Amino acid sequence: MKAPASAPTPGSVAEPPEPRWLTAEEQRVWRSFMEGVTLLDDHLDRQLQRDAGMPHIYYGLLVKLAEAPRRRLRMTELAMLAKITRSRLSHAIARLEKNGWVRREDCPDDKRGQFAVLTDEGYEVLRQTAPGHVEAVRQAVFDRLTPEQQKSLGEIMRIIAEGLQPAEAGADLPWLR
Amino acid sequence: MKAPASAPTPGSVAEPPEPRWLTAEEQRVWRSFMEGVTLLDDHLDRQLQRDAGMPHIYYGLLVKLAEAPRRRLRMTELAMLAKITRSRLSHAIARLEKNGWVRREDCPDDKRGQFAVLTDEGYEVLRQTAPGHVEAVRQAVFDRLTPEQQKSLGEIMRIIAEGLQPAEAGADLPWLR
DNA sequence: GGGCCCTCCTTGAACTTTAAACAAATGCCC
DNA sequence: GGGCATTTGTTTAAAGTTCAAGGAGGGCCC
Repeated sequence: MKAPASAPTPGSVAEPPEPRWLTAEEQRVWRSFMEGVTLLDDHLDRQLQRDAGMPHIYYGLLVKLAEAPRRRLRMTELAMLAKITRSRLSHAIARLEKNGWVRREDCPDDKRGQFAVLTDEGYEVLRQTAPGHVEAVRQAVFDRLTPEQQKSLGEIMRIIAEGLQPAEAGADLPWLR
Repeated sequence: MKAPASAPTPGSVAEPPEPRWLTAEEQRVWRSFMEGVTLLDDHLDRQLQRDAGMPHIYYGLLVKLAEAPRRRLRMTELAMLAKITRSRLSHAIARLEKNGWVRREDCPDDKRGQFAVLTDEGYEVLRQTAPGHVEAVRQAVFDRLTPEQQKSLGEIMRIIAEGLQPAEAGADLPWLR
């Protein structure tokens, strides 16, 4: 993988700077990261698909709703909390609604708005499947890491997440931070 | 389908053990992890979709092929390296083949086998887009972490990945480890 | 009030992923 | 060699995601 000579020679168009390639060690880190994430995500997706009949991200949506006051959230707020696009959320909620786990409600204050509301049935699914899911997460992650590593992982991922947070996201919604 | 009660308590059916819930701190770690991963994955997917016309995982496949001897790998080996199912790989290679970036070749030793081969055109795409991608990875991850954090991240993710590696995977293919 | 831009959310089409089923070739045991 | 399980890779359909477009309401300026 050879890059063009960087030579900012006189009389020539500006060359792109030499790429900052990853060192061998950085590549190893990056590779481990991608592999770990891929395997973990697949693993949890399969676990939840099997035990709860939905993918991991859908489960996360139910969790957010369960934690919210009156078990409901505006679509946009839920999308921001879950770090997904509104479009994706729309489709997801449509599916969860078909399952009877979530219901939509109009927002009285804003006729454009919609609430996603966790149904009793949805809550029940969560109650029954949460133990299995926590256990899966523990076995895959927490049981394998020292307390220092857990702390470190939290800090690292928080830094990465912050750097990618759409700049304005939550600027006026500080409680989402 | 109830398992025979092992009745730890007299006269009653066995109770499931109390779930090992995550502590508040563990929850914070886990949440940061999921958010970071979601944001990062979306970010890189968008970057590569924009600049290279393919999702992140497809790009990763081309990279693996570029690194392999004669720029080719058996489908199963590539699937294992990339940590994806053979089915998914089949679809992905079909798409990359349509782009002219990969070509299939029969395996002379095993008539069931197929090689995925990186074409010159595919190599060229990689050459042109690699700098932008490395830069994206650097900005999102490495530029934000101290050397200690980078090292730590590598160790942690390696541990997680190892724990999820399908038990037999690579047992007879030690070079995949 | 009228005009204009922005936000909220949905939609449909194209694409990707998953899960299950399958054909063909191989390896193994006898 | 004959059977039989396994491996290899693909295929189909259903499910999920992305992208671009769009309807409808709100906010604001004049």
